[in-house]
Amino acid sequence: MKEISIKDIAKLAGVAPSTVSLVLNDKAKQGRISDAVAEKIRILARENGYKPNQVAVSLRTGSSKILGLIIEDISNAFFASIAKAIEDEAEKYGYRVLYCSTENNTVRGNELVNLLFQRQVDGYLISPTAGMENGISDLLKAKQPVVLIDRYFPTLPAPYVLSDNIAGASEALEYFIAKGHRNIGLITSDFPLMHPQQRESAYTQTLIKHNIPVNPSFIYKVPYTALHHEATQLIADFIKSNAELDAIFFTTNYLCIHGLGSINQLGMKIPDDIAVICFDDHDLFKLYKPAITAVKQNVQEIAETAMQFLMHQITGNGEKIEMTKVIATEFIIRDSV
Amino acid sequence: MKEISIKDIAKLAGVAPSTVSLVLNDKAKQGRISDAVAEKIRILARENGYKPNQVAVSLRTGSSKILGLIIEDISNAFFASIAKAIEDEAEKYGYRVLYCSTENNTVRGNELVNLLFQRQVDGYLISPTAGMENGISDLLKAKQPVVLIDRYFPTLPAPYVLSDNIAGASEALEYFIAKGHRNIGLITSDFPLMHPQQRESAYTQTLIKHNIPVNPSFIYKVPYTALHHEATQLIADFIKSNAELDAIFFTTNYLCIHGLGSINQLGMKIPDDIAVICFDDHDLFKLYKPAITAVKQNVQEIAETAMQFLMHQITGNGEKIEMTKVIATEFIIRDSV
DNA sequence: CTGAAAGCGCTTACAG
DNA sequence: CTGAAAGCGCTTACAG
Repeated sequence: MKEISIKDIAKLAGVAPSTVSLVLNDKAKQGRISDAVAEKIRILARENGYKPNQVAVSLRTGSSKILGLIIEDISNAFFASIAKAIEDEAEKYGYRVLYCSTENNTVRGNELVNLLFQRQVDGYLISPTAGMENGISDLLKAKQPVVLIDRYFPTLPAPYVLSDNIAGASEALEYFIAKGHRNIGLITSDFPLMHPQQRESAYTQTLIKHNIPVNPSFIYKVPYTALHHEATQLIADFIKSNAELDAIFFTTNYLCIHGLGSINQLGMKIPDDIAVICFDDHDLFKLYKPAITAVKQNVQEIAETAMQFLMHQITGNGEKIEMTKVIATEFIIRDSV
Repeated sequence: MKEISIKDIAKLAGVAPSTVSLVLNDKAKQGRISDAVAEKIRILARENGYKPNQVAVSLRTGSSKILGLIIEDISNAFFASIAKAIEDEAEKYGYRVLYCSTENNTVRGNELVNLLFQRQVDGYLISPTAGMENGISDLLKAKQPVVLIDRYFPTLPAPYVLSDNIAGASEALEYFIAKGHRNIGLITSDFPLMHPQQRESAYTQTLIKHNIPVNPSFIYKVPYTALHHEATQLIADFIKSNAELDAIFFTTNYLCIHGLGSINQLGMKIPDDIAVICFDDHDLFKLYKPAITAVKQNVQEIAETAMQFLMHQITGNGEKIEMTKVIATEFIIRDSV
C-alpha cells in the first residue's frame, strides 16, 4: 500500500523529482520550467492523486503549518469555545491546530510542550497551569513563537492575551452593591493562578471603596483537588454556614456550575433567596428564568488577538511590537434583583 | 538555535549515530552494545537534553504515535466530552490525539481526512458528516485503521461504535406515553444522517405500537442550515402553531438547547405546560428545576470501545473480529410530570 | 530550461 | 561488540 511519491510522478513525466517539486510548489517560474512540462506534471499529479508527504516536507523545511494549543480541559465550555475560535482563526492563516489538555497537571503540561516541540509545530498557544513556567521558558529560549492565553506569568517575557479580570470583577461587585447587597460572598479556587487572585482582589477593593467591611468568612476557596460532587457539597456547606449571605460572586464558570448545584440542593431560589453572578458566561445561563448574571469573556477577540501575536512572531519582519493585551469583558445582566 | 541531534551525541560519545539510536531505543541488547558504552550514551543524552526529532522518526518509521480525531464541532458539549474521553483512552496506549472539527461541512471533512493522512497519523476516529463516505472509503482502501463514532454509513465496511438510538428513543417515547401524553411532538434535524433518522423512526414505531396516530404536523425538522437564533425562532413558531402539544422529544442536544430557548421565549413552563425529553444529556440540565429528562449516551464506553477497535487494527495480529458495537443509553428521569 | 546531488534527523539491515 | 551505508520523501542551491 505504498503511497505515490514525487519520484513516481517524476518517472511518469520523464523529468527529475526536483522539477516536479518546483512545479507543484508553484515555483515553476523561478525554476524556469517550460509551461508545457509544468502543465504535464500538474495533470499527472492530479490524475494519480499525488499528495505530498507532509512529514517529509516538515523534516526538510523545518515547518509544519501546525500550531499547538494547550488548554486546561477541552470539556470545559470556556476552553472549548476558545479552541473553536482559535481553530477558525488559524485556518485563515493556513494553519491547523493540534489541541491537548493539561488537566491542570504540571507534569502533563510540560510533557505536552515537549511533545509539540518534537513534532515541530510552528507556534504555541498556551493557557498555562501553575508550574509550566519552566517548559514555557525553554520554548522562549529556543525562540519558538508563543502566546499565552487567559493566564500569564509576570516573571515570563511571553506575549499574552487575557480578559480584564479586575474591571470585569469590579463591575460585578458594583452591580451587587448598587442593588443593595451588603453580604456578598466570594467563591473562588485556591489554585495559584493570576486570574482568580485578580478577581478576588477586585472583590476586596470594591467592597473597601464602598466602605463595606470585608468579612473573611464570606470568602471560600474551593480546593482545586476537590472532585465534582465534593465541590458541590463544599459550596453547599459554605452557603449553609453563612446564612446572612444575600449574594454570591463566583470567580469561574466551573465553580458557578457547582454552586448552582449547591443552591439547587439547598432548595434556595435565585435571585429571591440569593443573587448570583458568574465570571464567565455559559450558553445555558440564558435559557432559564431567572437566568444568571454573568461577566462574559470576549472569546472571539481573545482568539483573534492571540493569533495576530503568534503570526507576528512566525511571519513577522522581526520588528518588535508590544504583544500583551487585556481584553474588556462584557457584563450581562439577566437576573431581576 | 539548532537543536541537538543524534549525531551530536554520537560525536560526544565517540560512537556512531546508529549506536546512539540503538541505545536510546532500548535496543542496546539486541544491538549487543556494551553496558559501559550504553550507559555513557544515556548520560550524555540526558545531560544535553537530547530529544529525538519525531518528524524524522515518523518519516523513517512511518508511524507517528498520533491519532486523528475528526468531530463535528468541539464547542458542542457532546463532542467535547467525547474528545476528552478519547484523549484519556489514547493516552493509555501511548498515543496523542490531533482534533479537528468539520463544522458539518463535507468539503472540510474530506480535507481534514487528507490532512491527517499527509501527516501520517496512525489511526482515525471519525464522527462523519454526510458526504464523507468517499474520504473514508479512500482511507479504508489505503488500509488505514479507522473507527467511526456516533454515526456510520451502512454502505461502508468500517468499524463503528454508536449509541443505541432506537432503544434510547423508544424508551423516551414509552415514558411519555406511560405518563399519559398523547400529543407528543418530535423536533429533529433534516440532516441526512443515520441517527436522527433512527430516533425519528423509534418515535413513529412506538406511537404505532400504542395505537396512537402519528400526526405529521407534530414532527418538525429544523433545517441544518439554520443559524442559532433562527433555530430558536423556528422551533418557537412550530410550538405556537401546534397548541395541542403536551410533550416534545428533541433528537439532539443542540436542538434541545434551542428548544429550551423557544419555550422560555413563549413563556411556557416545563413540565406544567409541556414535558420535554432530550436525546442527549447536558451537565446543566440537572441543575435546574424542573430539570430536563434525558437520554444519556455513555461517552466513556463509546470512547473505550472505539479505542479498542482502533488498537486492534493498529497492533492487532490481523485476526478479524467483529468491530461494530451499539452501546446502550441511560434514561435519566428528572422531571415530575 | 532542467537534472544531479546534498541533506533534513532518524532507523535498520548488513558487514565486519 | 560496533560502524558505515542506505533510505524514508521531500526541497533547494548549484551545475550545466
